[in-house]
Amino acid sequence: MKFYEQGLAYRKGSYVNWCPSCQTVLANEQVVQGGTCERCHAQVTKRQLTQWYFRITAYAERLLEDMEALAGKWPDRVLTMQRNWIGRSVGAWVDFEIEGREEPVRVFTTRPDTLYGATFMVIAPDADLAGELVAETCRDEFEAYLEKTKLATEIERQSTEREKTGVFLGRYAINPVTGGKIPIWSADYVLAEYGTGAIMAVPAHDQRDLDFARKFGLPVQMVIDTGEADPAQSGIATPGDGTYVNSELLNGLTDKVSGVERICGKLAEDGRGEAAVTYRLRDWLLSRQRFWGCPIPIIHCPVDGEVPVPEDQLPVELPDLRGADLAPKGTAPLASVPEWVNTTCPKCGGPARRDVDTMDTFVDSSWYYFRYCSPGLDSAPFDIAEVAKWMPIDQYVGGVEHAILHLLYSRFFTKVLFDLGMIDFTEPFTRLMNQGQVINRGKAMSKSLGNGVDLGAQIDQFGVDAIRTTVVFAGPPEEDIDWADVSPSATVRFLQRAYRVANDVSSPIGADPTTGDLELRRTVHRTMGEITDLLELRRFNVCVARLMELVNATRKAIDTGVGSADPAVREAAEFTALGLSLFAPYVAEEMWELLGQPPSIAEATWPTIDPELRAAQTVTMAVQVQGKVRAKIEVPADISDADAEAAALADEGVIRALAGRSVAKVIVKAPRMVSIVPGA
RNA sequence: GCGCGAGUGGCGGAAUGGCAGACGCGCUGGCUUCAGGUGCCAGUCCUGGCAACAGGGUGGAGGUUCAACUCCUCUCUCGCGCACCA
Repeated sequence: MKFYEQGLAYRKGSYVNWCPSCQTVLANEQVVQGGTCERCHAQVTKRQLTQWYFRITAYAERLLEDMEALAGKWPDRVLTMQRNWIGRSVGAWVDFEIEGREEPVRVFTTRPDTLYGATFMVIAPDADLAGELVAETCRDEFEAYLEKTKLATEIERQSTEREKTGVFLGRYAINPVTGGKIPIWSADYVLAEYGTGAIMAVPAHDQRDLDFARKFGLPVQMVIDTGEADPAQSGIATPGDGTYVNSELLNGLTDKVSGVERICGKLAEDGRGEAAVTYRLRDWLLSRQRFWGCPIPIIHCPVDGEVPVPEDQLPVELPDLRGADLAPKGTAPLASVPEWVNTTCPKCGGPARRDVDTMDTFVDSSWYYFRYCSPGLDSAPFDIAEVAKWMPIDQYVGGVEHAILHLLYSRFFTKVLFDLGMIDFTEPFTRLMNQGQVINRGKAMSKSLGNGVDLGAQIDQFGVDAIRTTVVFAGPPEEDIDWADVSPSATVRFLQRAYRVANDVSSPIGADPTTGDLELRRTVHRTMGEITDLLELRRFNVCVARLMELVNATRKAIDTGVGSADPAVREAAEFTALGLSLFAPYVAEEMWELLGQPPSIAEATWPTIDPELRAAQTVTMAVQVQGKVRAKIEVPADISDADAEAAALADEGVIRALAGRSVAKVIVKAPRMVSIVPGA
């Protein structure tokens, strides 16, 4: 309702995307890969329908600008996809007079400086303008062409390989700078949705226009001399910079910037155009012909037209249609429920009808996170104070498949709510990570594909801890994992090993760890320290690997001399349980109880790492001779460069590798590395 | 075509420019077991060698460096995104 009040929600008739399999319209963002449906991947077709839209285009510039604040915090890939989707281009509007018509036709061009070379005009066949302009003598041919265009699938239409097609509309426009008569054609290489659906064609300097001109024998006029062959002869357009020619006002200029500036100045002066910015982004088609969705809160009155449902009657709820067939059939299911549809006009009290379309699920997902801040609230969608406290979301996790859908829509919603003064921030998600997907039988698992692994069955078989740990251990969170590569049973074994370690501890609760085995304690503190760092870096798969090492080391200590009664073993088991609690909370809780620790591991604090124990006492120093490792020497961690060098040069293996040669240079990175460069 | 991302054992994957292959799977041999499984021990990049050890090795070709999976140039392959946007 707020969007409607702001003029950001409106209804219009247009050619829209239609999914024949889902039996509903789709937003442009929901048409993917060669014109297929995002949901079911059926070929999307076009239909002329009246639908509801959100005016997201009004926010194009801000959606673009505000991405600067997201740089480095969102994956570049997503930012690039949004930038391309918004598709800002700088150029000019140019108005062309039409012979025998009052109203001029406006086109958008990024190259107003080539206006003198505009030798014909092309209009998208499915743009209303084409139908308005076509001369009676050409109408039949045009109608046939339009039909063919509508039938062509997106994939055919988008193919660059495709030969140009088109029809002459029998009309002429006037080039506003040359005054010359130029023919108006219609061709499907011009898109109805972009700009005004009409272009000025400059064949000499645009390959697409040139291909079209050559096919249909239209004139080619070079207006920039780039030093390359004349496009009229070569068939290769020259879009680059050069010296303007055949362009009265521009002749002699050599740079595009001043060319564009001068033409735009001239157009503005004559009232025939102006500098302009356009966007590829289209308004968001939000209405759907489905039952399951929020009804659009508008009442259609024969007297008052569109009337908003009063705020105290919101939200409009769906009728109870239990038992009815709700499968989408191409028309709004709500239309067939007269007792729901028929209502009275809030304005005049006369009979009126509710809007029967529902909103796309992406409308809901664009602001669910605000609702999550105050889920129990009855009187409003969300509590402004609660949202102020919790939002924006610090770290969001979601798949790239939402790059130009959910993630763009949510940014739009947030900006609108900001403008309404309901929130005080303009971006919903401060940081974003794209997690990988789980692949099964060659495809990302999805409900609609039905190739999901039955998690319930997996959990019954292996336990929820094992499944969660298995997924985490399978690889970095950003990468896809193939379910065929994972091994829940191996994780079960690991968790059992960890559990047994806790079970074997026989030292009393509270035993002083400092009296325990020093070597084991060093391992424990070093490993836990590393895990702590890895968690910050979100390297969870490596964390699990380190926990495995910890369990192995503790097991070995118990079995070989240190013994289960050593307090260091207790410390190791407690640390392991704490580390494990992040991935396998139930097993960790059981371990915690076995270790006799107080109520719940969920309330325990992260272990304190002793920096002295963590710091290695001795390290294995590698010695390279001419880049090859020739010796590994155990040295104190605090060894001096001089001592390290001396130890390296005294090593038997190093002496052998030097084979009597002198030492030309020694690079010492104590205590890790000594590199020796032999001389002659 | 343009733009990203990724190429490391049989597999998933580890490695602030500093010991390539951590950890796990799988596999091989052994112990335990009536048996299977579990558990435990040993081995597992390639070549030569009983071994010590030597040589080679991170898609390919060059380069920078004492030292390159890591940085640079070119190239190949795969994946993803965009694709007649005027």
